[in-house]
Amino acid sequence: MICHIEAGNGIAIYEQIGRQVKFSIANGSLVVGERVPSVRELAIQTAVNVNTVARAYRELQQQGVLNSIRGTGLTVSAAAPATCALMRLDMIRDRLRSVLQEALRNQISADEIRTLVNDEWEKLSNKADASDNTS
Amino acid sequence: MICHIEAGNGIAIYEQIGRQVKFSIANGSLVVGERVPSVRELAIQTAVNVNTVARAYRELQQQGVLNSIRGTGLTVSAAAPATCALMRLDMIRDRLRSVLQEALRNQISADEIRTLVNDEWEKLSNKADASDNTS
Amino acid sequence: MICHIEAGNGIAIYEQIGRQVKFSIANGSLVVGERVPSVRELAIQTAVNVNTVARAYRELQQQGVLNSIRGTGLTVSAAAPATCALMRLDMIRDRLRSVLQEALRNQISADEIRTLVNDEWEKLSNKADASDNTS
Amino acid sequence: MICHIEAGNGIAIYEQIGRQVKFSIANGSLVVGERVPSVRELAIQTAVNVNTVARAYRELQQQGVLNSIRGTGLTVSAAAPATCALMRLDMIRDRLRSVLQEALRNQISADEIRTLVNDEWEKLSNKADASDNTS
DNA sequence: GTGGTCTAGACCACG
DNA sequence: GTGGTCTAGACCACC
Repeated sequence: MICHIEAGNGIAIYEQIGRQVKFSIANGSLVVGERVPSVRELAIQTAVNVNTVARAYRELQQQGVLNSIRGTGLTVSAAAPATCALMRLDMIRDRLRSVLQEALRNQISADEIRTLVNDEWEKLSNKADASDNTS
Repeated sequence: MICHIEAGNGIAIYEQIGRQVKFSIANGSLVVGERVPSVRELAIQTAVNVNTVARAYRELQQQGVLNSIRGTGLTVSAAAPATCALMRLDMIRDRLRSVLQEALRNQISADEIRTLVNDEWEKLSNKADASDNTS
Repeated sequence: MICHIEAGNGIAIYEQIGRQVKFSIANGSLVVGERVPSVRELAIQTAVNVNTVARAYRELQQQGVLNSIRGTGLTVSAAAPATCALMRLDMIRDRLRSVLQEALRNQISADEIRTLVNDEWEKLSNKADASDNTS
Repeated sequence: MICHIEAGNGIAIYEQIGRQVKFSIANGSLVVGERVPSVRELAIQTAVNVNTVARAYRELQQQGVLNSIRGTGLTVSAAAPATCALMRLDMIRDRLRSVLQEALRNQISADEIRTLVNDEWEKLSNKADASDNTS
């Protein structure tokens, strides 16, 4: 599982981690029973403090997404894929709604929004492709 | 000028106020030389603390958007419309990009995004119309 | 009496006015029994609010520098020249000390200070001469 | 870093703090990457409210003098020494000019100013030495 | 522990 | 009435 952290986007870091775990489960990149990266491993990979990763995992456990197995670490629970699949679009929808709301309130037109979305989506897709090729 | 505050969207209140002032200037709802609402007035209207509004205004001043006349109030600077017009779409674009980035990274398809945007935009537009008619 | 106001130098406007009245008395530009400019007159000349000038005059009266004569206005008291002469250098000295204190605390050398004083004094003198010739 | 607050000198406390941080960087008492005292620490040391210190630090950040690392503290930015070195004399010069301007306008002679400067500088130096020896 | 944000309430200078 | 500053105390996210 690869985890990207974006500072200063208004979402707490521990929540960003939790969201990406859920997305990975919904995508099938993490399957039932599979171990998630250890706290330390993920902390190093994301350059985030260990406590912050630990907090993310703790909340995922409380939500029933991860199971703790002594001596083995944390694994994806049996119920997780179903619940994460349901959340997949909702997580994006909520953030999107907040942005659209601001746009609508401030006289941004539907056309302007659609143009923005298409332009940005294309830019990001190209960037992602480029970095795929590089790696 | 009407100012909407949305709690828990990850944007600090003082910044939400700042953004809306800039949008209003870009839209022409606030024109050069016009006074913005007094800190106390806006604090009451938005149910926010006076100091928070004052901080928003102070930063707008530092950015050259507002001019302060002691004992008289704050007015829109001559340079503000131009700078705010440039910022108008950028402010939305930045937030949008962050959401799209998360979507793209997590295997949301272009179609799914477009559907989300269209659905949410329509819902919000209808809600806005409804509340217009009600009032 | 000519009165200069410098905004944002940390001295309240009403006090700047008071100081300049005292300097003028110390210099002999205002003599015992002479009328000072009316509140309105000075307010216009300095582009300051009438209340602010009124406050300056009120404090000068309380300090015994000005006398109020019904129907005539405010005049320089008999005691004023003596007290103002004593204050003349002290008023400058106090401000100067504060600046020098900051300089000394922050490792500015005596030479640097002397150079600054000489340079600035010369610049200001030249500017004053220039504007004298122009007028 | 030692920080002195002088009440009633017309400079806002948060700005006095900001100036002294810049002086310390210019002097080399604070070096690139070094942490400045925490807001709470400096608040106690200067007997000033935490928010006031926080405001000083926030403005230094906006000016690019300090970098913020969440949960870790504030550090001197790489660009700071150069900019602060340039500001060093200017900060004093601006205050000095204001005093000299008042002096010149009110017929204080060049000799009187020089005497004042020398006398006050000497007094302050002696006082500083005395308190050095005492401590 | 760190900084960042927000609230509540006060005083000041100015109009 | 206006904005500007300061205090006191709280909660949050992060290390």
